This record gives sequence, structure tokens and C-alpha cells, in this order.
Amino acid sequence: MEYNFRAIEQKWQQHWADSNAYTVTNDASKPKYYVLDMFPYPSGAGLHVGHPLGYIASDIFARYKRLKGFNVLHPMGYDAFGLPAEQYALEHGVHPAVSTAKNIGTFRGQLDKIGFSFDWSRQVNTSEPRYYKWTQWIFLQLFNSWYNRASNKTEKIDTLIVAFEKDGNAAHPIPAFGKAQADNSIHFPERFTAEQWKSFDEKTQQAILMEYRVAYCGYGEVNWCEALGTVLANDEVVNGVSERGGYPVIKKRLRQWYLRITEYGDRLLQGLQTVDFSDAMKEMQSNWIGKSSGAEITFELISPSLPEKGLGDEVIDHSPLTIDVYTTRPDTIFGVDFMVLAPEHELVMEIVSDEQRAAVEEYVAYVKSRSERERMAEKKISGVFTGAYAQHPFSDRKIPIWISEYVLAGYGTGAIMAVPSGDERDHKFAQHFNIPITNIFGDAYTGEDAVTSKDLVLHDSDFVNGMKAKEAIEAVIDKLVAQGIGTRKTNFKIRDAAFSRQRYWGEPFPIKWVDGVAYPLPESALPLELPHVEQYGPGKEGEGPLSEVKDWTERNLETNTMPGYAGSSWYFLRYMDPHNDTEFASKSATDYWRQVDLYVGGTEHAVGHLLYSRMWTKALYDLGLISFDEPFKRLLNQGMIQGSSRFVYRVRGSNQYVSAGLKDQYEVDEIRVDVNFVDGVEMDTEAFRKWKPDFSDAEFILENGKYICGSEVEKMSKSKFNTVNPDVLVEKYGADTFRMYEMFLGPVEMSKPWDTKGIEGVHRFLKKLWRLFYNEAGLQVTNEAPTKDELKVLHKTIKKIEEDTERFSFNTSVSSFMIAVNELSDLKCTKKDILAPLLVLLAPYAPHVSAELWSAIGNEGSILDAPFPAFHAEYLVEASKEYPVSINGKTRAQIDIALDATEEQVQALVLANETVQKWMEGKPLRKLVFVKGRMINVVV
RNA sequence: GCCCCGGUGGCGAAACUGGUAGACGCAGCAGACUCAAAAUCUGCCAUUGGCAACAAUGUGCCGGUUCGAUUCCGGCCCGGGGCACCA
Repeated sequence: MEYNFRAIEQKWQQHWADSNAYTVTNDASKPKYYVLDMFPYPSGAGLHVGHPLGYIASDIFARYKRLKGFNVLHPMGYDAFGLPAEQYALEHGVHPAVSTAKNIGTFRGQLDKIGFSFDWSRQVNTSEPRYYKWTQWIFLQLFNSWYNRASNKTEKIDTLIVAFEKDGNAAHPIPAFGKAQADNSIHFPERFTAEQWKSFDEKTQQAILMEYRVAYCGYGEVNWCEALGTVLANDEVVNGVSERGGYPVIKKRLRQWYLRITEYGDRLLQGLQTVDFSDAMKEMQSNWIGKSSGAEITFELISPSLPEKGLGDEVIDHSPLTIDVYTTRPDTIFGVDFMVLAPEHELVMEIVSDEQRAAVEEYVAYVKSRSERERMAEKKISGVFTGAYAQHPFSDRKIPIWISEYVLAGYGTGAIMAVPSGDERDHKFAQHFNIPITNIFGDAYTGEDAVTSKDLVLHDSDFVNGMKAKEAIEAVIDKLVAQGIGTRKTNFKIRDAAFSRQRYWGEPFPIKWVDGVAYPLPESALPLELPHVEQYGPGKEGEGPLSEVKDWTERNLETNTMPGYAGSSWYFLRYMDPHNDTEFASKSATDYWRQVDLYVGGTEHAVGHLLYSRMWTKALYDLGLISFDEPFKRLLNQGMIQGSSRFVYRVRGSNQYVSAGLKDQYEVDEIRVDVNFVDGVEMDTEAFRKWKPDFSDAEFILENGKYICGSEVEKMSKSKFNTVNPDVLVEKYGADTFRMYEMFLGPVEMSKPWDTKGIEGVHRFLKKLWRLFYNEAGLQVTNEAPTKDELKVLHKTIKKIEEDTERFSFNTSVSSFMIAVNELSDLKCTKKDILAPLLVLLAPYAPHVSAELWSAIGNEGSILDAPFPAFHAEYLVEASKEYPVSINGKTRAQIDIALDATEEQVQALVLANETVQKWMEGKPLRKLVFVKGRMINVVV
């Protein structure tokens, strides 16, 4: 009987679907295990072989855990809202709801063929009202919350109102004053008393509360993408252009919704220590959060109204202007030679001298005109002196104040103290503008480069002379605090996340505007359904398409929609209880499933999705809605599968195509060809002629009778003709072969180019496995007792598969299966006691063929729930190899031995070993030295 | 520029806390079966020298630690990824 994979796979996929074999219950009696894939947005392009890589890895692991006796949650769904889905719809002139539904259909069909164990009864789709009802609901929780820095927790906004009524905001200063003012006409002080609070009208009170809300609306500099007609979050902008489409992005001041993720910076950083992410991932996240510590120092301005100018009488008697700077190196304070303000700094126009005013205005205008992209592309040194001076806090030096675009308005205080001898950028700036440099590092500073080491003693630095950075930083901060002119300060690079899009295809905000105040809709109004519109392209400047919907604007509803990451920030919770109509997920469900034990996906979401979901989880945790504050316990990043493109070489001006080895003899043009009719590098010239009409009468200049293509590894994409469709491979070799081959390519975490060539080897393995069971005469499996050799093969394999699967080394697992089948073939093993457990081991990797053979040899029950075979070390205990070694003239033997052997077993084995006996020559055994798990040194 | 990760046959790769480097697979070569082909099976397959047994060399390069280094340490070269005026 032949291995008929098509019939087998169809039969079992049907069987498992009909019997709901993958449906899981929230069964608290079994230990749980949650394996999650990053859900896809259903693009219309269809899958290529790179897409299922992570899904196959997670499927193997989920099936493995199930065999190990866990109740495994392994769901799948669709991230259907957001820019990619909408852009696809726009490009194809179809309504996003229609294209999304169609793409989901295609996607599902492709996935089903590969034989995944997803519990589709738990499927979620972020664009369905019954799902986004709860996205909106969670948004309302965030809107109705504030971050209490004192308790370090997200709390209900009511608790803040109570605090205001009692003590004003003395204990809870506004986190970023002015940031949340959507309406510039409302004014309120930064600090207020209880009485003041009570005296404010509703509008002012609401404006104040907005300054605290975790989800808030305000004016801010946002990344505006004209081509996409929307605002983008920082992580959606790469090198000054949009991540999606590569369109230019400019800074623009707009009304925007934000998430106050900055308040969670410290916890997001600390939480990284409790999760199992790769070092690279943790580093990317901590770089993005960008915590630094130092001091904020107040510099006092020297009044420009100097006596010789004769303006003395005119000066109003207010206290002198001050400028706060942030520095991580307060120890270098005696090296301050100038200060620099960001051109956007609010004091620039106040401090500028009359002589410098024109130059400063010109420079500010110039900076404003420059796009983000230009700034990044040409980092030339630029700046202007303001004509103003500040007083050095500890000496009588006059510090000139400059402005320059190298100082960013959005970080720290938007102003710095410049220490050219201790900072590269300050050094270059000083050199460029010929500002004299004070050396505080003695001989270590040569005048060429700034000294950035923290391990050198300071010179010419008054009370910190002779100290190294660490000590001096403390000394300076102490003195600043004592004099009331500075504080210890921590800063974060992370900014609040822009949470609104001026687009159609997203969750509507459950917010209503009344007289310039945002009010939440009542829960009973959820879901607030996205209205159907015909015109869903970008709307008028700063406003989304919803602003064109009359019914919508009449109800004064918010016209922005939520960004793509809204729905994906909590979907892992919905899988736990997907049909719940009264809660986003019941507490009992979230308490049972808790964190995702294994999350599989690409690294591209490092600073977007992963950070946002971590933040949402922390907020929900603080509010008592779930009982864990990190969503993902362990993260596995699968590598990218690259395409391997093929080229032909057309002799210029002809229809002759020359093989790669001979192309240097001609003047040629390089043309991409579809990899699917190239076998390795040898092209099927007939298929090429048929490919496009242009090539139908192509002639070929061959080498050794073959046409050899050129090749290059690049990203897999349709336009490069290097995509390989999994459907084709599944049709030709079967899902089991495809799954195992994807794993066999190399470590999952590693990026590698796709190469179809080797798939035959894996297919041969499955055929060989099949022949252990069946020959021409039929089923050969017997109930005879296995031999020692057969048991050894089995248990060696159990051990390998278990270890390798646990550490995600799926490629070596596949090799181990091949070795096992080769060895059992050599032993002509047909024993059920060996083959049945082997099938269980194989079931996660090649579920269909395993199930077929498992039932063929008369096993009861489903292989999906068969117990994972137990490993017995005693079958492996025997010396397999000896190596004589001479060390320092003494003879030693090294013996390879079973890993799990007990000490007595080792003793017995060593003494029985022939080689050792020979060396010992009757002398007593002196010492056994374990060298490495399974190796021992014998000292005679 | 800074921070990660990697560099092993013709190719994809393995070697888990230092212990026979190249498992397993692809490609290649030789052979068996066959009228023939496919399928299958067997053997060979790092480099150099040799008919051979064998010998020498060999995990990007240079040096170190060790009885022993792909693995650990120091310095360099190359490739991939991330960050990039964050004071």
C-alpha cells in the first residue's frame, strides 16, 4: 500500500473538524497552557511560504503540550481594522468590509490545508461590532482613569475628583501641563486648591481632568502623513517616512487622542525582568522607553537691562527669568560653556536680544520649514546665539544662550547645559561656532574629542575636584537641592502614544462632544457601530471621513477612529471568553487562562503592539479587571523567510538569453524570472517561453545543455517573482511534508532564504516511515516483544524529541525522526510497542500520517490526546564508545555513557568496560571524574 | 557612531553546561534491482598528499587560558538586525 497523503490528510482534517477535536473548554481541572500566534491582518495577497513558519512552530508546540496533558488554548483570529486593510481596499476600489471578508476566506482556506489545531470556535475579528464593543468599553475604562503616581497605579478618575475636592491638586501635580488642552480658550492654573477646584465651572473642571486621563484628547505635534491622510504613532514612522507605503511624514499640530503610556515607562521597563523575551527584544523595548536619570537644574537669566543701556527705570520688577535644563551629567557642571534651547522653546522670543532678534526669527522659521526627513538626512550643525546670558549656578561665569535644532523640544525640558569637553555634540557645536571650551578633564582632554568616560577624575571643578562621575553626580545634586536650584530627575524617551486616526476603517470613539467637552457614551450605547459610508478615503485636513456623515456629526460624535493597535492590544484576553456578551472576558476565564505562556511572532512588533498590550494589561490589572500585569510570559520570534530571486540575462537588443556562466561575454540586461519554473538554478526554458508573450520566441545560449540563472536573496514579494505558494507544495507533497520541511530548514528564530530543493528529503522520510508499517503485502506490524536495540532507538528518540521540542529546536527534532526511522528500517523493526510511541512523538510534527498509522495498527482513542511516551534511561545505559586519553603521563579512559545513568550504574559499567580493564591491569580504580553529563574520566 | 546576533563542507545545517567537528538532509559520484525509466536499496562524499592503510591540515583572522577550544578570554575583519542628535 502506497503512502497516499492526499487521501489521508483530507480524511483526518475532515474527521477532526467534524468531531470538534480542537475545541477547548475553560476546564479548570487540567493544567492550562496558552499558545498564541500574533494574529494576522488578512492581506489580499495570500500566503507565501514565509507566513506559516511561526504558525507551524506554535502548532507543534501546542500539540506537544496537549500530549503532555495540558489543556491547551491555541486560537486564531483577524486583526482586520486599521491602515493596511484600508489601504488594500482603497487600492482595489472595494469597501474594506467586503475586501476584509473576502481576504479572511482566502486566508482560512490556505491555513486549513496545512492542518493547524486552532480552536476556530474562539475566532475573533477586531472589525466586528461584537468584538469592538469591548475595545470601546476598555477605551472608556482608560478614559475614566488617571495614573496615580503616589500609588503607582491606574485609578478611577472619581478618586481624583475626591482628592481635588479635599486638597486641590497639591498632591497630584498635572503630569504634562497644557498637553491635553483641546480647547485653547480655557485657562486654569497649574496648581489649585480645593476651593479653587470647586469654583471652576464644569468646562474648566473637565479640561483639568483631561490633563490626567489615561486616554486623553489634546493638541500636540503629531506625525502627519499627507498621502495617507492621517496621523501616525511614533513606531509607525521609520526614517521620517510612513512605515506603510513609505510616504513623507511632517510634524503638525492637531487635536489628537493619546494614551498616557509615559506614566507606565518605569513599570514597562521593570516588567521586562519578569518575562522571557530575547535579549534583543528586551533591549529594543528598553531603548524605546529610554529611561535616564540625572538632574534638572535651574539657570537664572542675567537681566538684559544692563545699566549702560540706560533702560534701568523701564524694567518691570518681576523676578528674573529662569531656564530649566535636564542633564544626566550634573558632575560636569563646571564645564558648562553655553546653553542651548530648542528653537520651539517657549522662552526663545522672550529672552532674545534686539540685535539677535532678526537672526533668531529667521532660524526658527528655517527649522520649522524642514521636514523630519530632511533633518535626519543632513545632520549639519546649525544654530544661532540669542544674545542672552545665564548665570552659572556655582560660579560667576556668564553663560551665553544659543538655540539649535539639535536640542529637541519634546525631551527633558527642551533646554540643555552644554559641556563641550564632556559631550560629543556640544563639542562639535562649540568647535563649529568657535565657542571657547573649558577643560574639566585635565590631560585626558586633548582638544580633539570630548571626554565621555565616567571613569576619570574631574579637574578645575571646585567642590567636585578629584572625584569620578559617580561620586560627583551625587555631590552636585546634593548641593543643587540644598540651594533650591535643582532636583534629582528621571526622564523617559517614550512619548504618549497617538491614539486617533483620521480614517474610516477603525473603531469609532464612544465619545460625544458637548460645548467643547468630551463626554463618554454610556455603556448601554456600546457598541457604537461604524456607519457604512461610500466615501471612505481620507477626509478633509485633520478630519476623518466620519466628519462627512451627517447623522454622525448631528449626534456630535467624535469623528476620529482608533488606530490599528487598539483591537490588537487586548485580543489575547478575548480568546479566553470569546462569546461573552456582558463582559470583555469573565474574571473566571481570565483567572484560569491567565498569561499567554508562549507567544509566537515576528520582531517587527517590538515597540508597537507588544508595548501597547503590555500597557493595557497593566491598566486592566490596576483596575482589578484581570489578575496579572504582564500579558506574555514567553516570546518566540520567528525569523523571516526571504525569497531567493532568479535572473535571466537578455543580450541587449535581441531575444537571446544567455546562461549565467557566459553572460560576461555579452552586453546583457538582467531580467527577473519566476522562481517556480527554475529548479535550483536551472531554468525550464519551455516554461519561460510560455510565461509571457514577450518571451514566446526566446532563444537560449546554454552552458552544458542547461540554462543557469543568476540568483540573489531578497525580501519575498510578488513583484520580485520569488514567492512560493504553500498551496502548491501541500498539493505536491502533503501538509505533513510541508510542515516538517519548514521546520527542517533551520532554527525558527533565524532568517533564511527559502529553497524548495530539500523538500524531497523530508518527503522521502515520510514514505520510509510508511514502509515500516506497510509493504506490498499490507500491514506488517506485529505484537512481538521489542529487542534491546529497538528499545534503545525508541528511547533515544523520546529523549531527543522532548528536549528539542521544549527548547524550540524543531529542526533537530526532524533530524532525530529521520535517524530513528533509518535505524528502525535497518533493524527491520515492525513491533507495535516501538512504532506506536514513535507515532505519538511524531504527531505534533506530522499529525495526519501519524493519526492514520496510529489507527491502522489498532490503537484506541485519538492520537491527539495520547500520552506522551515516558522515557526510560535504563534502555540507554551501556557504554557506546571509549577514547583513550593520556594526561600528564597518566592514562585515562573517557567513556560515553547514558545521561540519566545513576552513579551505581556508571560504576558497574566502567568496571565492566573492556578497555578500562585492560588499562587497570588489576590495579584498583582510583577516581571517576564526570567531565560532562554523559562523559566520564577514569583515573587508574 | 553605539548596542545586539552571527561567521562551520558545493549547499541548508548539527555539536545542549569545553570532550571523536561536520549528525541529519540536499546536491554529487559509484553500484544493485529493471528490457528501460521511475521508485527503492547499498557504498563513497572537509581539504591536501597517497593505489591503499595512513599522514598532515581544518569551525572568519591573530593571540591567550586549558591535558583538550566551534564552544571561554583579549584584539581585529566580514555579514545581518536594531537604535541613531533623547543631553
